Amino acid sequence: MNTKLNHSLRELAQLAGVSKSTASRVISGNGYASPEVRERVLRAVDELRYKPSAVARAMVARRTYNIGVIVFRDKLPIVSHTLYGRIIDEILMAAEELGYSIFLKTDREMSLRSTDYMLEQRVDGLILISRLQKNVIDYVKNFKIPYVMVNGSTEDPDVVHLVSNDEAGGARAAEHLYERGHRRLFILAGPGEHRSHSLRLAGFLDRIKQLGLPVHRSPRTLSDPAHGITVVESPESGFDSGVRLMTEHYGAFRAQGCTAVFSTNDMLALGAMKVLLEHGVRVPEDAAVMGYDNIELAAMYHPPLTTVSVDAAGIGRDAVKILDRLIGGEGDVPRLNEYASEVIVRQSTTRKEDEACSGIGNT
Amino acid sequence: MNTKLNHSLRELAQLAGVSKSTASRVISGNGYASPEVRERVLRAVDELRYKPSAVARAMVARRTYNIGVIVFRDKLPIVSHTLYGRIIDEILMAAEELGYSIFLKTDREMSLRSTDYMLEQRVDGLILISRLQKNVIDYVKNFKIPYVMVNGSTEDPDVVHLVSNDEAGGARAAEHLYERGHRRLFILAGPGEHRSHSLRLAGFLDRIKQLGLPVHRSPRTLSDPAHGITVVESPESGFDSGVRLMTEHYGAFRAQGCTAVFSTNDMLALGAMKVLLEHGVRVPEDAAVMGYDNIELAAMYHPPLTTVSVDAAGIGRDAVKILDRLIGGEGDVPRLNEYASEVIVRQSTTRKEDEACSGIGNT
DNA sequence: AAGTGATGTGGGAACGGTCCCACAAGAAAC
DNA sequence: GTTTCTTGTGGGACCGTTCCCACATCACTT
Repeated sequence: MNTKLNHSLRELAQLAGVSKSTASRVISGNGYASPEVRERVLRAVDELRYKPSAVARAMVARRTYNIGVIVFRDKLPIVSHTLYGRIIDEILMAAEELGYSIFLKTDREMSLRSTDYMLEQRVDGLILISRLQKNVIDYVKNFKIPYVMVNGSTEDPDVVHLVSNDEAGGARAAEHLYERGHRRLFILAGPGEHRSHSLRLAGFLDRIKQLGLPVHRSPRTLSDPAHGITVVESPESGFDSGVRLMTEHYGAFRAQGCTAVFSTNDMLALGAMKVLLEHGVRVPEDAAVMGYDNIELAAMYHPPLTTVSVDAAGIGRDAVKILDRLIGGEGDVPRLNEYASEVIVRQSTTRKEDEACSGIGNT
Repeated sequence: MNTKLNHSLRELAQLAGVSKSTASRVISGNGYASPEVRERVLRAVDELRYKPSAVARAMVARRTYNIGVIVFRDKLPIVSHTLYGRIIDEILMAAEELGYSIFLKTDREMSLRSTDYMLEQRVDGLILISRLQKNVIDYVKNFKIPYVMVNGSTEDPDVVHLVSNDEAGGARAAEHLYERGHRRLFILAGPGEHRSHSLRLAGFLDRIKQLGLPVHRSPRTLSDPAHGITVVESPESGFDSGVRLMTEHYGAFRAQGCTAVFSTNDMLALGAMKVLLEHGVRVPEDAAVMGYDNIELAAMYHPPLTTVSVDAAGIGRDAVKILDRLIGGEGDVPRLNEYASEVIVRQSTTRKEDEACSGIGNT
């Protein structure tokens, strides 16, 4: 009658009639053990349903094979966020491959609570995602635990960063719209304090300028009917904000004869597109719309949204790989890891004359 | 010079000039300690940046305050899945409140690997999500570790289940479409081996029958022009499947004069709706579309999709709460926990004459 | 026959906490 | 002045592993 919950190595050894040293050797697989002894021990393992305690093992090995992932984000969704969720999915798979388990925490208050928790020697390393503020980084730095930062917004050159090349992506987006003949643009920019949003906008505007469309750049709203470039900055980055802002500026959009909307993320773009559709503006015939992130939703929308993809898979995978190297003691990992952005052309910027595509609203 | 990485309680006690028993009392906060001693110890904590080792603590306490979450799902996205992601978000927050940390694993091969991992006394309890097969449950049962199952598909009455009341939700959906006057229905059902899909379909068809529309139920495709009820079952449940199936059966849909589509999840419904829109069918004027899950996307689509909401928040929160009670030794937790489904009426089933709504395509 | 080496096994310290128990010191009671 | 009680502190076993080292055994050499 094995009513006892968990059996220790000592009990296992006793049942097998060997010392716990020997049992340990069989279980962990390093060290000598004669075939018959091995056999006896393994039989005892079966009988007791013995499972070695990872805790005790971690204690002596001073290694947990756990990685802590903390997502700093103030609003839901956090894990189910279309971009962070994808990164986490990849982190989980990469961790599995390298033998790590993932401790996941979200921190909505930017407090140090969850960080503290992780620092209690529960994990071998840390992956910090999103809105990282200096105080968190400084705090983590105090403890000699390896960590990498994903999509953070600090410029600290010591920190190992993994980011998408948002500036280049913004430039590509500008090229795409320019090539399609758009000259009067409406730009819906997400919160400027976020690294991605500001770089995407910067990259876009710089390229536009290079292409010969003079742009007056301004941190706030800039209306420049002469060149047809309107930048509206939003303090939020969700679908609802896109709806709100586009509704608010719909008049200006029409008045200035804009033919395209570019947004620094897909949610804003979709919100804007929805407003256009509801006003009877045909996309892409009357106006093109382009986003950024390549969220799942973008491909499913009607019409499908042209966007710039972010290599979430690469970022997630490498975050684990690089962290593993840091944990292993390698110090020469690259500090700045940028991931390419690629324009994904879909129907929302593709006029019929440009390409064959399934029809829309032939009523 | 504190170059040493982590300091132990012994070192801390030494610096403070007390025994480690005393230091432990100050740190953990139970037991006597005079103010001056407490002061000395706390000063030493600051100086050494002392952090107690959670591993050592777990060792002696035989309690980790960790909960393992395993999502059994064969395809990506897993964490970023619109429904499971939301549940995980809630689990994370509820766990935080109760002082637990979350170990997250995904298991795409339905293997016992990740389960094994968790069973190595790393966690106090287990939350098993999705496609659970009997072998996993049987395996976990062998070890006396508390666990709950979310949205699983086993019928084992011993297992603590948390599920949405899919049958009732399906019935509500049927009522909604019936009330709006739809009599010829096209039903796009997800894989029947999944608990949710089969129950939603069953609930829907039963209610339809009660409402006086005779239904010939069949596990495969059933075409019954007399009553206008067409059930198509899909082996997959994604957006693409919705597109594929609707494209395939578009002819039948028109021929039978169907006025509404009901799908057992939102992804299928959106796929179907996209096909209809591309064929120039106006939604909701020419045909209503209704899904299930209330994914984020549903509200954002154009037109917004009427759907049935699943109480992901309630399920996620209670999964942790119930597990906590099990961990605490309570045995009398309810075995079957059902969460209400609620119809969320949006534009995709709302004709203009029913309600005022923003215009569509007034070209 | 004694020495040498290979081979397999066991003893026990260590990891870093918790917590039971012993005990010292001073206060209160008689 | 001795006993009893209270209050604060220290000693040390213990949790379940790993791993170093000691040692027993036996075959093989010289």
